[in-house]
Amino acid sequence: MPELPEVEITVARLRERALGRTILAVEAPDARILQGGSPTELTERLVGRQITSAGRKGKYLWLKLADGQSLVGHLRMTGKLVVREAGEETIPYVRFRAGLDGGRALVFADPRRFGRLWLAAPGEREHLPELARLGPDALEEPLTGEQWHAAAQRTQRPVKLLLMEQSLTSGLGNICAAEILFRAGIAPRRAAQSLSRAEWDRIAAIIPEYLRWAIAAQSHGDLKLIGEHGAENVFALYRRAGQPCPQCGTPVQRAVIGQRGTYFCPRCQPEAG
DNA sequence: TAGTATGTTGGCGC
DNA sequence: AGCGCCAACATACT
Repeated sequence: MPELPEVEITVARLRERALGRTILAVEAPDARILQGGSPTELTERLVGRQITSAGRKGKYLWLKLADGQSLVGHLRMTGKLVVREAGEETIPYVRFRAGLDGGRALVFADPRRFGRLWLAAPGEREHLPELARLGPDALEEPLTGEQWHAAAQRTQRPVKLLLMEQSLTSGLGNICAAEILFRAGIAPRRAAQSLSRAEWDRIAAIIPEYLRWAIAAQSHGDLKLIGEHGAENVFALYRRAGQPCPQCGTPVQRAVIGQRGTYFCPRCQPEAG
């Protein structure tokens, strides 16, 4: 699931539950998940370290340790990084687990195993290639309409794919892009080049607004990824093909753009600008 | 039942 | 360089 809003919620929960805790033991049942060295070496680097802060850029997140190392993660499609307390319900598909003091455990669970963890040496986090190639965070350092407009002149791609380009701005995924374009009244398939400066100004203003809304809308209770059993769909259009558009009642349509399911309202988001 | 869809990203080939 | 496609993997749905 996890796009910027869900990663932000994950980081907030980690701040509440992991800060000040010390790693007592490491179990990495799936060696593919934790990258950057042998399991033995990585375990030695983690054990005994206190967790001092948590952060995020785009869809990447990290826990900083007292010695300056960072445990960096990406949840990809189905990953979760959570702290479980003694007695709490266990999670399935645990790929990495670090026992903490106070009976807690830092757990990385991921059915599809696309998610990754890296252990970065002090001062090296920003230089991980994965983080180094990210553009500014879509919530913390949003692009201006002028910057979007300029970037759009350099591509032939649909506007939706430009929004999802992590090297331009980081954090927007398939759902965010579609929901933002719905709020902006712009068809996802339109060529990015064809948007006016005024339309980009609208998109630039809507992006942080939408992200703040999505964070708030999913901040209650246990974070459930869309599609997961028991997850509620808070989104306006996502996975609502055939249902009435919340603004005009026209049936929501589904199309495939960039090999991804894309939902839009044909009336609120006309193809011709 | 087999085929298709599912949030992401990186690599490959044109 | 830019862009499209596909793999990585597990599960649910039609």
